Amino acid sequence: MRRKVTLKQIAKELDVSISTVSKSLRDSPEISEDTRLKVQAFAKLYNYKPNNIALSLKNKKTKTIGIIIPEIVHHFFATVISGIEQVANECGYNVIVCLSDESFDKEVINMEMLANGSTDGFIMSLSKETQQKKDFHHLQEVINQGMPVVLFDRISNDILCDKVIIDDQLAAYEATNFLISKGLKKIALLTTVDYVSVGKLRTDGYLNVLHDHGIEVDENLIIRIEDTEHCDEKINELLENQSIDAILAVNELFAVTALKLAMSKGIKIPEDLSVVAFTDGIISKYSTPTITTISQNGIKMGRKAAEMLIKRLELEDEEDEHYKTEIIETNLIIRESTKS
Amino acid sequence: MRRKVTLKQIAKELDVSISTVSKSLRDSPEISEDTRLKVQAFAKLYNYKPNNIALSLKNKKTKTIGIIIPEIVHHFFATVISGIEQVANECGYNVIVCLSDESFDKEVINMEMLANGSTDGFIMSLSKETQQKKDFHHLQEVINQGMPVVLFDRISNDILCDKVIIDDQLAAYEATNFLISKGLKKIALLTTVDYVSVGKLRTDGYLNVLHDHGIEVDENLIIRIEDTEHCDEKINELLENQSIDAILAVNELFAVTALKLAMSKGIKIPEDLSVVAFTDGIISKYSTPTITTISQNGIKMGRKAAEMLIKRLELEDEEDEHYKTEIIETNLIIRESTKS
DNA sequence: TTTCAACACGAAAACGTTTTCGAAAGGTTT
DNA sequence: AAACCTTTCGAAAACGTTTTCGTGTTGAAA
Repeated sequence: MRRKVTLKQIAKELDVSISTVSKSLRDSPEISEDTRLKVQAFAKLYNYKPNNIALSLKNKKTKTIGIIIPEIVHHFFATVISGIEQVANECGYNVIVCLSDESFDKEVINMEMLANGSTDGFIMSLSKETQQKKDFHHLQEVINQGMPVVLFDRISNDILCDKVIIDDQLAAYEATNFLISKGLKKIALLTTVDYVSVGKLRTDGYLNVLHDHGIEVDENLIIRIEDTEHCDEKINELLENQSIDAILAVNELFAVTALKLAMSKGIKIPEDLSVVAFTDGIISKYSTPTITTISQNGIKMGRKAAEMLIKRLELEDEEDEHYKTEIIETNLIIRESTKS
Repeated sequence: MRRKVTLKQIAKELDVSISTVSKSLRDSPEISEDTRLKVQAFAKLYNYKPNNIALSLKNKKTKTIGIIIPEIVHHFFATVISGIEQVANECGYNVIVCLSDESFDKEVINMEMLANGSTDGFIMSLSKETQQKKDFHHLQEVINQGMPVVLFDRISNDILCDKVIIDDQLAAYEATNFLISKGLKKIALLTTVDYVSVGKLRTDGYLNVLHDHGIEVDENLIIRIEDTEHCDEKINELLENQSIDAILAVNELFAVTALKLAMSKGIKIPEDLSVVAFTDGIISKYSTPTITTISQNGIKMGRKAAEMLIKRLELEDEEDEHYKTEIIETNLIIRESTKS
């Protein structure tokens, strides 16, 4: 077993000082070509690579980005990580991933853990519990210490920092509008409880478009689902008790569940019922029938978030303080679950 | 903006030495209760937390695990990460994730990057290109330096280290056997090219069970799919030209594609055609009909891999050198795509 | 009064870098 | 021969910890 070689060892071996070795390897003109070449050859032979930890300590920069998300087993979040990793890689950064499991406490612990020197900045999406509690002291703390933070998707207006989102409200508006344009009137909404920021916004978009078309809002058609557990039950209830033309779901899971339940009742898709879902993930693409979705380009969100963070990191202490919120455009991807 | 406070600053502020501060915070008996309490109060007030980088440098331990996988936008890999993260978290470790994008070069670069002090060990699954080239010098290098490595799923026998896999061959055997037990004879296999280790093993299991039942192997029924691009095309060819009773697919994607193509041709599932797939992911659960799968418990694999790595890390230099290969059991999850 | 132990604390090294500054050696100019 | 410049290198500080060892003070025992 050959342990990693350090400057000190090279110096000792060649009988020169550590400074000479360091300078030689960085091609300093201070060093004569003789010794420079000698050191470089030796270093190459022993495959010397500077120790990242020592560099981090010296430069006070780790070149790593901390990512904190609620879940990784979620296609959307996985795509965002993928996007972040792409630009991080291009810029010589590493990413260190922590999962909050939708828990406030885990989010805080992870953040404090990483904030103690492990990362230069954060990219994160808030856990449900954090959004519910509206307690952002851990974020504020980190921001106060001068570490940049970029929030995406699940954000809060109470936190001053860069953000990347889609225009949830507009997307919901347009998707619902699409359904209305097909002559559908009784449109149900499958959404989450209101404290989830995106759920709330999507609900607002839905309400607005109904209002703009003079369609009366029927509260019975708005199903707020707290946990995935009671998803089936609540949707079943809707299908049994209400006659509806279409469904707008705030995620794929609700959509595919509704779709399967409807089909099992003999309801024809899209003839009797149209379905549109947020998040263009795996399920929509491979379900039968395939589902019309609002694409939420995770890769692009991730890339954008990483770009914003790195830009701020390399800006040094310019202290722009001028935080931006980037909106990633969405597209309606029309598939088999809606009438053409 | 209040930057992070250090021992030195506290020392200066309280007019004591750095050592005194450090010892006070670690409750050393060397320090009088007076100063100890004073220092602790001050530290708490200024929310002092030791700097991880400095600790890493001193202890020569980073308490982070490097994960290198081909892709993250793959449900299976996402679940493995999730499993790793669980035990890592329990043991006070962080995980730093790098993606190889199935590229040998990226795998090497990422590995060298992380090996220079950033992590204490690695958990990884080989990229396709690496498996094809059979070039493992980067892994060997790291192992020689004394960093533990745990391979999962896509492994190689040429590398001596801990491993976590499922018994791909046995699982394929049993799944095919299940199909045969339902009276099905003409069973097609949708697999990958042979250099992907798991593809090869699953193919072997398929071949063995046919042999054991005295069923002649028809090479026309074995479809080796290189890239997802020509997936449709090749499967279509199979369905057009051969009459088959069942399909065993080495992943969900092949299975759902076959399923959809078959249905579009009026073939009834499972009456006319049964389908079984490896990897119990999202697609199988939500496709219509739902797909019978061989569960490949990613969480459990991740947890096991992390446990093995951490055990070796904490073992210090015991140098067991006795590498283990853990087999995670699989289950056949019977759903609608196979006759009952 | 001397000696010794206990107590409380500080100096310094170590981890592996980079960088600033100083200095020795050699050569060149007056 | 004196003064000065250039070349080439090394010592040391710095990043933030922890830990070993040394040291000064105090009080008690001899």
